[in-house]
Amino acid sequence: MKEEVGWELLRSFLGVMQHGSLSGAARALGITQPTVGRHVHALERSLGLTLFTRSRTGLLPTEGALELHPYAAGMRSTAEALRRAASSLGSGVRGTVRISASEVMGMEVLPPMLTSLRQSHGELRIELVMTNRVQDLLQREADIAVRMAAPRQEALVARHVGAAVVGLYAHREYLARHPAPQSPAELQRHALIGFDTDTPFLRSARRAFPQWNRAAFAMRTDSDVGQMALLRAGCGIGACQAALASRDPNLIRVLPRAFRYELDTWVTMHEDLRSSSRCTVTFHHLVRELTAYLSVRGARP
Amino acid sequence: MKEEVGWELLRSFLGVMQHGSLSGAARALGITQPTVGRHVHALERSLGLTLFTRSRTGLLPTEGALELHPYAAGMRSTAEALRRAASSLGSGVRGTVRISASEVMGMEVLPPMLTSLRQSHGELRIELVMTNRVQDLLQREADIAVRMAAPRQEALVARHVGAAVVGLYAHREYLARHPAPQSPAELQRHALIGFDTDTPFLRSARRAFPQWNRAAFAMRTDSDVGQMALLRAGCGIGACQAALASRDPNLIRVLPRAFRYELDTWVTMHEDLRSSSRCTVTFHHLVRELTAYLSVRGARP
DNA sequence: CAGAAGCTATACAAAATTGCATATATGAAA
DNA sequence: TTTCATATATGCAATTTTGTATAGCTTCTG
Repeated sequence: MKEEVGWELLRSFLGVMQHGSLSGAARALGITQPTVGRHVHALERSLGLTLFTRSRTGLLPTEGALELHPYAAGMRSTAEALRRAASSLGSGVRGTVRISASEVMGMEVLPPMLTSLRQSHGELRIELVMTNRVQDLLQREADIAVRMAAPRQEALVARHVGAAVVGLYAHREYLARHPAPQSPAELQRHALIGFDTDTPFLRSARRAFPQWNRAAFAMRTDSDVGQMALLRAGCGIGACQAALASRDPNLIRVLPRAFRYELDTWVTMHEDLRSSSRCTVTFHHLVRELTAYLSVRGARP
Repeated sequence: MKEEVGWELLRSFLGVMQHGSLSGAARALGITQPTVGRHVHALERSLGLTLFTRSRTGLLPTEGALELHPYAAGMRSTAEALRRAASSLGSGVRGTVRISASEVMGMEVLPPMLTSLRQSHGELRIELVMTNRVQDLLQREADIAVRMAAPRQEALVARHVGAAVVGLYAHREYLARHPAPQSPAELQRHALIGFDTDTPFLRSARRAFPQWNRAAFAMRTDSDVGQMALLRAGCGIGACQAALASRDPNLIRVLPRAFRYELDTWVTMHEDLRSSSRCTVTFHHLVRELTAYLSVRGARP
């Protein structure tokens, strides 16, 4: 335990944590392997603990390293946010805005909206982080997030943009081979497309539709875009946003009355970013477009 | 706008923001003034913007510098939190815990509790941050906070430890000179001790007791400890926690029926710190002791 | 108005960090 | 088992960063 930890050392630490070896981290960071090694060594001496056990095949993080990792990662995301903020200074809408959204949203819904946004603001740069993990806006992992859950953190600006209607769908060709079920019970005889790991969302959905459980799924993937692809390929019956499915005439709604779920959707932003024109412009654009998108009566009744 | 911002440069930036000059920052950081100057210059070049306008008497932060300051400050508090976390690794309860509490709490209530905590855990170090500003646990400005408001952030472990009863008190000598008021209306003729600036807490308190407004206060200070001191010196009538006042036989409750306010009190901690023994031990100790403290029927009826 | 006390900026030497080249160890595959 | 690929560690030179000393500027004060 010495006087101060060098902040630069933490970048090397993060690199090693991420890549599992000094050499790999060095390649990623654009410095040399001896330097990374010395950084890790200096950090260990400065913190007074061992961060990695030198094993035969690379470096294995100790419990302490795992414990400290989130702190260092937080510093990195803040540094990147600072960089984004700096690039946007000055008048006008410019710089980079980082948007976090679920995979389906990011791949199917947002692209045209972002295209039109970029047409009005040519100097705007967009980073789209597609993950179903809820990113931490307070830790500045993203500037703006599109979420299917109400934000519970204060210090966030949040706008409700409507509810995404989710229904069951199947491809026309699948239904030609397997006649559409007429009751929930008949779903058992069908190939259901669903999730692999259990999530809070799934648990809540299952309360409403007990049939929609893991054991019933014939095909499982955690990627909702993967589910869309299976659906479009005629693999079976799966859940899909109605507004999305209505774009593809080959997707037919199944059991429209029995299965219907609404996902309240929110656009959220860190309060501090209100003074940033790039973020407010993007925020309001997304609010406007998503409101329009979600107000479409997706499934033909 | 170059490739990457050097993290170390940000420390110098923070120093200059805090001290207003290269020389002052250099003294505080333990490096030399030319180095700080070069750091700031490098940072400006790397971000592609001017951070300070070189004025006659030191450096004046630009709008951009003010905008970027919270990011850099966030990195610093995270770095300090990392340091605390590192110092506590290994088995046993050791390392530093940073506790945020209001001034009265920190000065009057917590000290004996922390003393007993340190007696059981000699290797534990305590940092007590006394401020009425609500510190941001998510930004790791503190590990544990004692608050008079329910936490609204998720990702926090929170425990309700009771309600602090607040009543009006006056010193025995003051009451000897000025007979105690028998009705709220009579308060007008007394020297009231109250707050200077308006806070959310004050606004909510005023809804219950309209007499308790800024214009009525003969003595104003934002420091609640200062209010206690004025109270003890017999300056007038002021609000005080009942449990606290009951320790001083010279403090007499005034209008016990008409004035009574309860402040729900919470101990909160960042979720991630659950795996840290120093934090959980401190957390539970505070919960236990504060629960006992707040369950004392403070004012003799 | 002179001079002291702040401050920043720069030249040059000292110290530190870094990269390069290389030695060495280990696991996987021929 | 040998060989290859990949890993970490270290000596040494090159580069970069830092500190020292100093010059120049502004403000405040007697």
